[in-house]
Amino acid sequence: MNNKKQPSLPRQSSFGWLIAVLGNDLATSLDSHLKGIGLSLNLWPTLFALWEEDGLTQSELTERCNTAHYTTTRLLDTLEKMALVERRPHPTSRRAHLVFLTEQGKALEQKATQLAKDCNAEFLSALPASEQDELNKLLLKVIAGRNSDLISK
Amino acid sequence: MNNKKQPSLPRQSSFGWLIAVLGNDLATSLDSHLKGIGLSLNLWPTLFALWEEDGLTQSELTERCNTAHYTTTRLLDTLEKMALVERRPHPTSRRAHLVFLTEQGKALEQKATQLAKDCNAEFLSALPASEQDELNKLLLKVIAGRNSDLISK
DNA sequence: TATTGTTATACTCTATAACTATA
DNA sequence: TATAGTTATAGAGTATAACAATA
Repeated sequence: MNNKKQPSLPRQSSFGWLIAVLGNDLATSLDSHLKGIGLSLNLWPTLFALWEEDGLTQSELTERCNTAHYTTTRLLDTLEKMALVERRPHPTSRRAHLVFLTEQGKALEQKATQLAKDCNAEFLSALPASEQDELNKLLLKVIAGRNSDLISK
Repeated sequence: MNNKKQPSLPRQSSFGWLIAVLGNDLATSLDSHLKGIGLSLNLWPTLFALWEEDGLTQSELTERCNTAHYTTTRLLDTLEKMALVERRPHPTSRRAHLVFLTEQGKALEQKATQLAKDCNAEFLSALPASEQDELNKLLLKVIAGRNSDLISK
């Protein structure tokens, strides 16, 4: 009665499908790990970017996190309430702020990134070290190629 | 004034970060391609599964698509309104339905999967064919390892 | 007139749980 | 009592656009 056939594009051989399944699985996993230290996945990109460099304006942060400007506003409100971040006046512009991590926000980096590393390691554990490196390298190459595409347009 | 430093986990070397960036980018791209044929990304997993095999119950479909049962109900309502899918009575159970593609739904497969293939190819174009294969193989291995992890727990 | 950031509002998505009808 | 499926409803997340302050 039902119709099982050779599909013209099997899901398991579709790059996009594999990335989507994996991304979803990784996000769920990291989110539940982050709950353990009072964080959640939606705060993650912002914190991650600030651990790399703080003292940014909201616009710079928005760009690095690939979020919308109004999202950044609200994420920072949340992070300020949690005392992980503070907005300080911009030295030369009175309409811009600079966003800094508080001591508490800085102190969280070790614990939080360790969670992310564990999470990554867990997912990659099916691969030997050499293949893990290879996979990261290939992914970076795809992303880099994608960005240069955008520039050339 | 601002603080740029060596982070304990640079984003570009984090597997999860790479997958998330790529997944987001792929999803946006495929979604905009799908709009061109009247579809959208949220309908995609269901259709994709049905092109592989139709005549499934909603429960089976829910499982294969990794969605919630109430989501499946509404997606199928939408797909029925679009005349791509139909619910037929189950031969032995009066509470279950079997979900079938209509002729129109079947006819869409070629065009739709071609879009997905193009989209995948565009993203993978930075890699030579041998590396594309390698990448798919590694991703499959990670996903397979992940699933066997779940089983062993 | 453009930019930085905030807010109001509407819309979509998702989650919880109650419900019907079966089995 | 459990299962298949639907629906109501609440909450979160996202998008549009209007707004104030500043450049």
